[in-house]
Amino acid sequence: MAKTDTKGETARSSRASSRTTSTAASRPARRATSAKTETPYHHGALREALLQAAERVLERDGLAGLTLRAVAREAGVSHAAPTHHFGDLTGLLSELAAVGFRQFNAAMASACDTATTPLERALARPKAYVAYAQVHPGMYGIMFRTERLDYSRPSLHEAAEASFAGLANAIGMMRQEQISGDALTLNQGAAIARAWSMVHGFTTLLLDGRLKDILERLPEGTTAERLLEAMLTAPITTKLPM
Amino acid sequence: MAKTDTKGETARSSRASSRTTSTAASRPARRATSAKTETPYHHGALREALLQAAERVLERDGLAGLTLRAVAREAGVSHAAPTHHFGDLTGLLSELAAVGFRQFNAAMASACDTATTPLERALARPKAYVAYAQVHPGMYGIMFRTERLDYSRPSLHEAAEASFAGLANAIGMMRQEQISGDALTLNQGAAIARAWSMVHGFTTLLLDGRLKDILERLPEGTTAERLLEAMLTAPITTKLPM
DNA sequence: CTCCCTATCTTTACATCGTAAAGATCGGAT
DNA sequence: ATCCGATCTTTACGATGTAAAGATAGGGAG
Repeated sequence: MAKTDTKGETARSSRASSRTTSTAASRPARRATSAKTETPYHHGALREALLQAAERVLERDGLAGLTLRAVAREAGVSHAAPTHHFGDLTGLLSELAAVGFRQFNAAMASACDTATTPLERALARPKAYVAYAQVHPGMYGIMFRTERLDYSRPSLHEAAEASFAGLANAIGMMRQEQISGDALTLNQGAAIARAWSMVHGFTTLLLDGRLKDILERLPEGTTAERLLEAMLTAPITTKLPM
Repeated sequence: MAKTDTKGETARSSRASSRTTSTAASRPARRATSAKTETPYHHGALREALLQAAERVLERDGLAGLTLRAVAREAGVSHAAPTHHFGDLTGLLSELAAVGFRQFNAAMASACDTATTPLERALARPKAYVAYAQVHPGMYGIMFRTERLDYSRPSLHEAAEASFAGLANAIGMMRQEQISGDALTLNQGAAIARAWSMVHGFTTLLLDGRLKDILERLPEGTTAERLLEAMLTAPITTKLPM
């Protein structure tokens, strides 16, 4: 009776107890979270270790492979260990998305630094946006897969908010107006929504393979980045963007 | 010893066999798929019944509740019945997405008919696009949740392709060029990508609640539709859309 | 030093899900 | 009438999320 859950899920020793101090060693070699191996043995940095394991699993097996148990397996702990740190699958995904938003913000910021001409400055952010999504498709997928996230978590809320604020600021700067904290005119809101919708929509469609049809019909060897550039700079001939 | 799957999953009689013709009756009242109760008893139109059940489950319980077993339950059949018609969860989702694309195409087509002025004609499609997503958020979610779909299925491929062709045609018509079947200039591709990205991105952000921050800061009572309109018609002051 | 308390991790258990395989049922062709 | 193939049901199994109880430290209070 009850034959479930009885195949060596963790494959760890879990013996050799009986009090011997057992500070280091006897552990299957942690993966050197940072330099110098702070917290070398098991206790201490499980939370971060799990997040890094989750990122690894996500990039290796995609969204479908990103399960609580797979992450625990990757980190070398029991399948219920993540519960104590994240409470929930939603909790883990939310914290991982927060990590993604912080990576994303850093990438956007550094992209703006290297730009020189006004045109380059204007194109740097959109390009960095798409580039991040192409390099980290799994992360981008999580960050905008809202139904599995909990935005009441402060870390996620703050990181995502910073992302939005950076975008709004960039738009405002380009229009040579400062965006006052609270209110927006309709035209300001429209400019922000247009820019964000365009870049986010392009990225989503690109990652979903929806732009393949278009790219194939363009002149030989046109890259997605080139199409993005044209999309942002080409003259608008119809008075309406659509 | 194997105590799984033994709680009345279907709750159907499944007795009373022994040959009595048993054409109609003895069934828990089907939900009247169309008028006059065609195929009143069990056999016959299970495939369509399952698709309708799936749509119902999706609108009631959201994407998370849309499982093979839930659909079977909703349709009043055993949990393995869908397998024979769709093979797979991916199969069911793909066929359901195809239904969605057909609904979507119909909505877009009928929206263009009722427009009179040129401006109305230009705004009809985007508005219908967003409106469909707002009325059928679950369907829209499935249609663009690529990782769970199989585009090699003809029904899905055709319906989605028709959707794209309609969009490309509308853009071409607006630019007063006909889009030749094969090739596209960079500017043509850019125009299509811009329009699609803008509307799709706006829709996605809106459904994910990402535009709430913007909408709240706009003049009192500005709706999403009004923001969309402004986004599509407001003057572009920076020479770059972003 | 000993004892106990709390945070952390492991075990065990269970409901649910997707899917495969074998059994039942029914309509229609031979 | 009988057999066959399509359709549906049963049964079974591995995997997952989650809850609950047991184990294992590390760190104070006495």
